[in-house]
Amino acid sequence: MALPNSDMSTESGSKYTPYCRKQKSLGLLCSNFLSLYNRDGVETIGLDDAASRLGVERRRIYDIVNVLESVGILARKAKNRYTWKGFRAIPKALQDLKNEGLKENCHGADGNCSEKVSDDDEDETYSDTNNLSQNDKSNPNSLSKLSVPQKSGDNRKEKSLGLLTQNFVKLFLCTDMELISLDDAAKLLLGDGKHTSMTTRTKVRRLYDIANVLSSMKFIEKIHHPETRKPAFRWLGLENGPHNESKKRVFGTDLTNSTLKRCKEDGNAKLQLQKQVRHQSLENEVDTLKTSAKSFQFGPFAPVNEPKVEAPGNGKPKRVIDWENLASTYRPRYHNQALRDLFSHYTEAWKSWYAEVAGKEPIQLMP
DNA sequence: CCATCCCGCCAATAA
DNA sequence: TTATTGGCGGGATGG
Repeated sequence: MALPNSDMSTESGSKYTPYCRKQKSLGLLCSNFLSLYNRDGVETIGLDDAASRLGVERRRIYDIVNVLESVGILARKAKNRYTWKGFRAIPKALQDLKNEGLKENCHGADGNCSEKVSDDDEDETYSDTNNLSQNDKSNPNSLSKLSVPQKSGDNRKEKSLGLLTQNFVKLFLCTDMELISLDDAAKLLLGDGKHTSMTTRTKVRRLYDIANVLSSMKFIEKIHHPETRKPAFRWLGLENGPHNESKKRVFGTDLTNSTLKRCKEDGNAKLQLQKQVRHQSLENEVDTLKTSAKSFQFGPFAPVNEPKVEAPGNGKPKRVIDWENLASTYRPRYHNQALRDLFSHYTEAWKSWYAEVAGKEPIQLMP
């Protein structure tokens, strides 16, 4: 069980990096993980193999795998083994999460929600924290709170990274909050327990982990609030990224699409939850991507850096990264030889990936 | 300073 | 029991 451990073998001295925390980030690890397994032929993934090939301890693999599974990319198959579902599984997974989230928080008031969700739903009966920090410039009076699936019983599972990830994603999919800070997310996703500063701290730590991997896949993006200096995350969804590959539209008839802005400003509308859900259906996102594939940007290979483009005037910052250049410049810095060898395949994978998504022929890179 | 978040101890769970 | 999983939070890092 002797873990590979960091090899500080001096090799041929050429900048033996003292340490550098960034090269050890979950985000980078996630990128490498995806690069490693998103190749055809990959059907199943062994955790030991992954840990070994990526040069990290087993523990880290669990983190990655749990959040990837939450988004449908992977599925647990057996002990030590996961099934690779691929990006094509994402749209449906997100749809499901969205539906689930919307259903969960309609407790209700009049009539019936005669529907008892498959297995989880809750009774959040607390008028808890409503002092969220300022979120985006939109109407401040339409704050929404997503119910926390939390259900009595299982205490361990409820705190799992996987569930947290799903709930975090639901916040974006089922809420009108456009910008969400991890602090807010933590408050909203707190379970039943009492809100201690420590419990929140811990929650936030997890959210940082999750945010990192979701960011590496370009599901979300970290930005600084326009006015406030507060960092927050914005949902990117399927706008960019390798997601979609062979649009399968398994959800032909969207049920949760528009015409859902019911619960209006009613004098006694107690459920001020989810005022206006985001209508942009996933299908639209996919379509958008499909038609603007030429400007496609990929995530997994993205180094943690960010062009840092300030929004000039209005509208989305739409940053563009010079992938060609990056591809020939960027190299992972893990102190692990195996990984280094492996990286030579990355550009290859990226090439085919790009070709697949863009539907064009692979572009030139690395002369 | 303080926002991030890596590391790995060690407790639940599964085999 | 041993082997897997994976909460959890101390405290290092980087801005």
